[in-house]
Amino acid sequence: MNQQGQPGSAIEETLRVVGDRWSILLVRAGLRGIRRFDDFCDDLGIARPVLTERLRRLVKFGIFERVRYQDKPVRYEYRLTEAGLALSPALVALVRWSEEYSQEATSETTLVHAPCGTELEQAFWCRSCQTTFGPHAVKGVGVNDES
Amino acid sequence: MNQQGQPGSAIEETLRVVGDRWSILLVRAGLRGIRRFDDFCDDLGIARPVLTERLRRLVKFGIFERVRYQDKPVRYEYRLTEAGLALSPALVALVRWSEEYSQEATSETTLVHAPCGTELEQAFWCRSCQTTFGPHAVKGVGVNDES
DNA sequence: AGACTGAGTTCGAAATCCGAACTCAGTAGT
DNA sequence: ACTACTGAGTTCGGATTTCGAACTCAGTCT
Repeated sequence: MNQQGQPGSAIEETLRVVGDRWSILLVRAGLRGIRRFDDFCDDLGIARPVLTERLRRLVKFGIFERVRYQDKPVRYEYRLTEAGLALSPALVALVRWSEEYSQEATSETTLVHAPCGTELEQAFWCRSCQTTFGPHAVKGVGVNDES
Repeated sequence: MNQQGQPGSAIEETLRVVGDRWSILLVRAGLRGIRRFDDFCDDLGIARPVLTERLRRLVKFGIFERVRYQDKPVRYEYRLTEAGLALSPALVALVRWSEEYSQEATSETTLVHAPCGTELEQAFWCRSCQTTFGPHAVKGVGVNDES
């Protein structure tokens, strides 16, 4: 799809997997502890055939795993893998953004630092400099490609 | 769409805007400095009608702005607004994830701390505690809703 | 036997997506 | 003055996705 293919081929592939509304919502639901087919269905209001297809894809790419949790009537549930959990920074960033910029923002903070309850901020962290910094000091996404 | 509507209505609305492959890619392209219609088209390989519709939507929700940059033949370009730029933490998180977990990861680090060139890490930051912490100390996405 | 549960599948209708070709205003070259 | 070109779109028909509703299938409960 991308002619010059150099930058962003990894992220393009990633977006082909998690780059849609439902997949993101599914990961979020997974983080909220939802695991079973019908629960995803009810919670998200996603159509069943779509849910089937999405879960299959997410399993295939190692974000969820399909676990048999009962034998008598064979039943499976979907759990986030470690890779799936690792998507939470992205999710958190999105939720934070929604809180700040979304039109119908509720203006109530939903994400906090658990120990103290303070609204959290997100920052980049450089191990060698031992500092936090904002998006403008990031090189690579192209935030400062020009000027 | 969401029956119980309580949690996640803000993020649901957000995802209705930026929750698809193309919108995310468009924001990323915007961060890379791309501004003009045809350039988005060529860089992303997106179909023109889809690009038109997406840009319109992103403008409507304040992520891009449509700026007339020339008068003689009237020409417009699309620039990220402040809100659009504020999506970069989410983008960065996704890129980082791609680097670590995507199948066809190139294993080369593409995101670094500009001043020193060190691979960046992403952290949450609590202003009152003056500490950084990982996703597990976040309350609200539901990462630790159970147990 | 009859109703229920959980994890799906099947169906046809509706919405989206796509590539290719077209428009429209103005500019540049000959 | 004619032609070619540029940039930002629009129009087209066909292919793909999405949807809701209803169905399946194994097993359990009463």
